[in-house]
Amino acid sequence: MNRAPGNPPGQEPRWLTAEEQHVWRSYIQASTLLEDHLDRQLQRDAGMPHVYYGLLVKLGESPRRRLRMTELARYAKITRSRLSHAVARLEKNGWVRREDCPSDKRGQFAVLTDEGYEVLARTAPGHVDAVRQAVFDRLTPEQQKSLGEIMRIVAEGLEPGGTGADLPWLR
Amino acid sequence: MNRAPGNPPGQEPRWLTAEEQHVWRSYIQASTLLEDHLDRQLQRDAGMPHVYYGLLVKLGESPRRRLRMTELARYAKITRSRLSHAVARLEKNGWVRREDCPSDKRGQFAVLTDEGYEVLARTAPGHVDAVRQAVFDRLTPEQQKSLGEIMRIVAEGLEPGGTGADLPWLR
DNA sequence: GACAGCTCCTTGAACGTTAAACAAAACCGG
DNA sequence: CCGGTTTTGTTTAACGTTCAAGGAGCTGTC
Repeated sequence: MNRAPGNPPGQEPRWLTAEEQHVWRSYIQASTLLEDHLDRQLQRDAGMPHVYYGLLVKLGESPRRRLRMTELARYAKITRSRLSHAVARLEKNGWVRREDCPSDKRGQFAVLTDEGYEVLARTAPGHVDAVRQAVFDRLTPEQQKSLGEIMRIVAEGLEPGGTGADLPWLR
Repeated sequence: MNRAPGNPPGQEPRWLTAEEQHVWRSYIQASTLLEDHLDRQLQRDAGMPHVYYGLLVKLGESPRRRLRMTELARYAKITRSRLSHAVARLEKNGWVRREDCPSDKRGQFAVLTDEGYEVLARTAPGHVDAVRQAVFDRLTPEQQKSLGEIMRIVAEGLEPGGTGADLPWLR
């Protein structure tokens, strides 16, 4: 509730144009609907929200099906705190197990269990289908490519570690 | 945890190609980072999450600064339950007020208060700035246009009321 | 080798979201 | 106008997320 940053008092903000507003609205609506849709789909078929599913996928792709907590959090773009809670829940389900890191006594590995792997194997096809139906089946190859480029740019701009500005001398 | 739908047992699912996977990953990462970023920005500057802010915006744009609960929920793409909770909170802040609907005794209007309007006026420039910096300043006009089209298509496909498939005879 | 500062991860409390169940009013068909 | 159905909005409890704080181990410096 402080002053909005980036707008020195007395300066007219650069509002979005009508076109930009439409784009932004479409983005918000689509991303909201899509995330909701996938959350419901996975909650129903796999018993977990989309983010949790993504964690299992990431673990499944990793060597020895394990990843340090911080690394997993970084991949999934979530906070370590959130990951801690999430892994606690997945552990209760028997889908993930924690293991101590031998080389760093602070460290923990999250390890995908066999049971976790099976949930993944059983539910992945349905999830891929959902993604296909909601996104890829509706877009031309050009649009798919374009979407990838656009989202990569946006992600890079927000990556922790990036400054958020193309102005290195400001940091 | 039931069988995944859309994949009759014994049929090989249509996995995503490598390109599709990259696109999807970029999308997930960007949308996660972006929503987090905006949530934090608004939590800090306006004392509410992004969704709540969107509700105030929508009310502010509406005639007499009011909207029926169901209509507001529909615009914001959230459930009525979620809206009930949200409005309860915004009401506590004094930013929204409820009013009975004269023509339908079940109905409620959510009304943006003067105080709510002021929060909006004070914080909108900062929010627009954040959106610009994260998205529009990084994309070419062609990419912006493309993003709009793509997201419109995805949103339409998920719109409650749409079947989610181009196969009307399946419903 | 000790101190300072940093990284890793967890915790608890406050907050937001979801799902299911519900009451009240409106609607609709006979 | 009666009875069933739908619509509207809320409620409760379980669950997920965030934020701030903190404990424990690592690391670099003098």
